[in-house]
Amino acid sequence: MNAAPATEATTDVAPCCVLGEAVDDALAQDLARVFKALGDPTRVKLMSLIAHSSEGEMCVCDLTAPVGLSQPTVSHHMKLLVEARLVEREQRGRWAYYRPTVGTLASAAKALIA
Amino acid sequence: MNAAPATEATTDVAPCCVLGEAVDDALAQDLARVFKALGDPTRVKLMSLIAHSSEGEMCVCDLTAPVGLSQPTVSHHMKLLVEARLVEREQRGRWAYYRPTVGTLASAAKALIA
DNA sequence: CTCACGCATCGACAGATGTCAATGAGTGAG
DNA sequence: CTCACTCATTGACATCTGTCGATGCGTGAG
Repeated sequence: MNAAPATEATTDVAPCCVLGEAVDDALAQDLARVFKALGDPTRVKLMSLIAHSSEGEMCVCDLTAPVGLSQPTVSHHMKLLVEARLVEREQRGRWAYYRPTVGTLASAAKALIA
Repeated sequence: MNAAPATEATTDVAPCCVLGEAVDDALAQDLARVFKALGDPTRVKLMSLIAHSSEGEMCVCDLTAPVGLSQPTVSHHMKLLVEARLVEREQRGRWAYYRPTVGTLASAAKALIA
């Protein structure tokens, strides 16, 4: 991306929302990271699969088949979703479980349109 | 994109929303197009500038300065936003006015999380 | 301890994306 | 008609992105 390490979103997407104010450069960068994470059909499907799963969480091993991609590729996509704060990762034993982070997408949308 | 002309989003982002159903390939593609359009800081700023403008609409000539890019580049970004149905274009005289399309972003977000 | 399992990281590659200068296409004023 | 103005399109280029196979790393079973 840029000079910054770009590990995770820095400011919390919608710091306050001064309605009527256009977003500044830093906020635009953070919002773009959230939307860009959903700017790929594969990640949209991954997000949807997790959000609509019965348990509310899924591991990588259950995600590769539905999207038809290799395990490294799925891991890569999940990393991007985590960095955008759209999902949270939790390691339990040998498995890594991902669950959606509620509010991130809604906050990002509000910051733009509200 | 793919074989399709890919001029505009085909299905209307949220055809019905069978809650509890993961999105299919076609819907994922459409949703991704909407989010990808906002996956660039420049387009986030453009969208924000228009949405927060006093008139509720802006022409290209008023957008180049705030984002600090050339006119062709801004036109290119606006085209992507139009194709994602995030803004509407209206030509009045020599000027092309853009206004946000209400609901598109909210519908896309709902289709994923709802 | 040793080994199989689940996942992340690395290196590589084709294809997509953002940007610009140059040019084309409508539109309204004179 | 002619010309200046506003915007879109084209062609070119560097960079970013999605994907894979190979490999590394931590965990739990035996």
